[in-house]
Amino acid sequence: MGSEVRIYFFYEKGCFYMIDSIKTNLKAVLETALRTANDLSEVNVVVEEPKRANQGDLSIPVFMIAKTIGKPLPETAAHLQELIRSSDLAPLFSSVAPLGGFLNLSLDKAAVAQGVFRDFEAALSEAKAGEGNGFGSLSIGAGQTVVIDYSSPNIAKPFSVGHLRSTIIGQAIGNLLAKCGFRVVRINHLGDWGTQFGKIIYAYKHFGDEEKVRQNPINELVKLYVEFHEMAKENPAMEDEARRIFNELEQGNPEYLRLWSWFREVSLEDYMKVYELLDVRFDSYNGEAFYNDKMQPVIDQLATQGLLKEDQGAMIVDLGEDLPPALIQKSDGSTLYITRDLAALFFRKREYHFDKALYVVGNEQKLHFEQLKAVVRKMGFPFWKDIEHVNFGLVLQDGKKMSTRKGKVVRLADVLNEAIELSRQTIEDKNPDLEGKAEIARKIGVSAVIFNDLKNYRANDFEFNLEEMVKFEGQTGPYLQYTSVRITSILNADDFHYDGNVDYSLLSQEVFFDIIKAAGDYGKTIERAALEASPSILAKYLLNIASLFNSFYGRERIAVEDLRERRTKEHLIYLVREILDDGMRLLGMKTIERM
RNA sequence: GACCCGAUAGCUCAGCUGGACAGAGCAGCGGCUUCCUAAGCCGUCGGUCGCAGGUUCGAAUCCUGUUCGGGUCGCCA
Repeated sequence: MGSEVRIYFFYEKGCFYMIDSIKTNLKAVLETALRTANDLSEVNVVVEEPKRANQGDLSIPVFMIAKTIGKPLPETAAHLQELIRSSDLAPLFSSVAPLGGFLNLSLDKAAVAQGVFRDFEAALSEAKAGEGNGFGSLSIGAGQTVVIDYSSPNIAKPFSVGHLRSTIIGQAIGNLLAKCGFRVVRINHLGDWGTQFGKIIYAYKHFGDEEKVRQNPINELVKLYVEFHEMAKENPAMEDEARRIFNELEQGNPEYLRLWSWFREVSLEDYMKVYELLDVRFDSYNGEAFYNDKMQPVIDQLATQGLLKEDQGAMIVDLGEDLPPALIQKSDGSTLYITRDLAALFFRKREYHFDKALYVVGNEQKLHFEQLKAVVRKMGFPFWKDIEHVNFGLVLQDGKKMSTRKGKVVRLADVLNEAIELSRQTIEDKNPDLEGKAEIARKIGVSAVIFNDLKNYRANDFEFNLEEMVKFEGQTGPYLQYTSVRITSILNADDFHYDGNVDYSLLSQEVFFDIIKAAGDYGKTIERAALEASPSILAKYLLNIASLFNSFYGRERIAVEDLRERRTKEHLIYLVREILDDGMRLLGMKTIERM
């Protein structure tokens, strides 16, 4: 087995898997050899990257292995050293030294640097040829389809910062999956059906004003919605009336249908403005109403399978001890969220033949998706396992969930505008002569908001804090853009063109090699971020590589006299910029050339 | 009441398939610009990893209990 491993195995992936490849191959080689030598069925070798500088580039905890194979530590360490020395991987290491219970390996930095640049050049030519998914694309998702449901705002409610999260997290995950070779179907499952329309129609008919709605549709509809809830507190009968209206809407009442259609249209127009600002696109805008005629077959099938039963006048599917029953049909015969989600799911399976169905929806709907999966499972469809709730934390205000019903929401458009305004002021302050200020301010502001959301693990709650959102120093979007812009500026000043003329031996110094190592992790980072549906993994990575560059830039002069050294440095920072720009694009941010 | 999620530096968070002295950013303090953009860099200060047990050679990481915060629990989505 070991002899089949080739030294330059890592180029096969062609997309920045350098460090990961070395680790996994080293692990495989050692495990195979140890198994054979000790006649064991299982030996686990851990290869990790130590945090301390004096501990080498990679290290292997030896005491663990010594215990497994039942030999003394020094003997085991010596054995491992010998195994590494005699393996095909040997040329990659400049030293292998035992220290404490660990075996510390130093990489041959020039060899690794060369490997990373080989990957980089492959990525560049791929991007140039317009192949794959651009720069450094992966193929782990080839032949597989993922449908991803995100944004999905509720019509006639404001586009809140809660929907912002779904929108930008979903967009980034879609980009990441596409990068990995998946066919991605982006679906905006508009909340354009449901009892809320009964409420709004009721409110509109009782105290609405056609002219006002025409003037300022979204705001007015929200006002009606909030007003309805305030009044309904005093007069609960209104809720019943709203449900009755929605039921009639489902039955096809023409007046209600006309109002519904109007509300839907004006709301959608408002959303489109936000999508444009965020540069978000969908493959489908089929909302809940689209499934209006597709629910009965689902209900029929549930009935045929004997899964549906009546309970207190409503139709439910019993999900056993662990989950509360799923309410499929209200006592008045009208449908519910889960009914429409089931219809949508089956439609998506038929239409797109997905291998994975993702739902980028808040934590608060965890139970809903557990129920959805459970119902599909009960119906006997094996693809219940392919349904995944990509949950995200609530947007809190003063530690509490925001509520539309009480009118406590922050409008996304306001947040974006505020961020854009702040970038404009900053530009005015730092670079007043900048050309195309307005456009650049927009790109900085919007990207700042996007990055602020994506940099933290999505499932954690998100305390809404506008000041925090538009901060431009430290771990922020502008920091990444600024880093990229700096590099561009340096390269332009010297009229740099990539020609692959790099002196790898110069890259062995610590300041260079930290960057090389980080670059060599890019592919693995994207893969992890995509498979874990965690854009924050990529976001943190980008912050790290940007910080490495800035640190490098603070210590080393790039425009040095020595041409060989200058070109090598320029190639290195060019590599950093391409990764930064590519990563930012994946997150849905905008890249810029100056700021 | 039941179930789910969270708790790491003053603040915002990484780290969580167990590994060598727990890391960033912000805030504070002290520096850096005759030279590639200071939206930056360097240094410094700062932590009983909520608490208590347990498993382990080794626990922020796994298990149990507990406290606090948030979410959810059939006719909203």
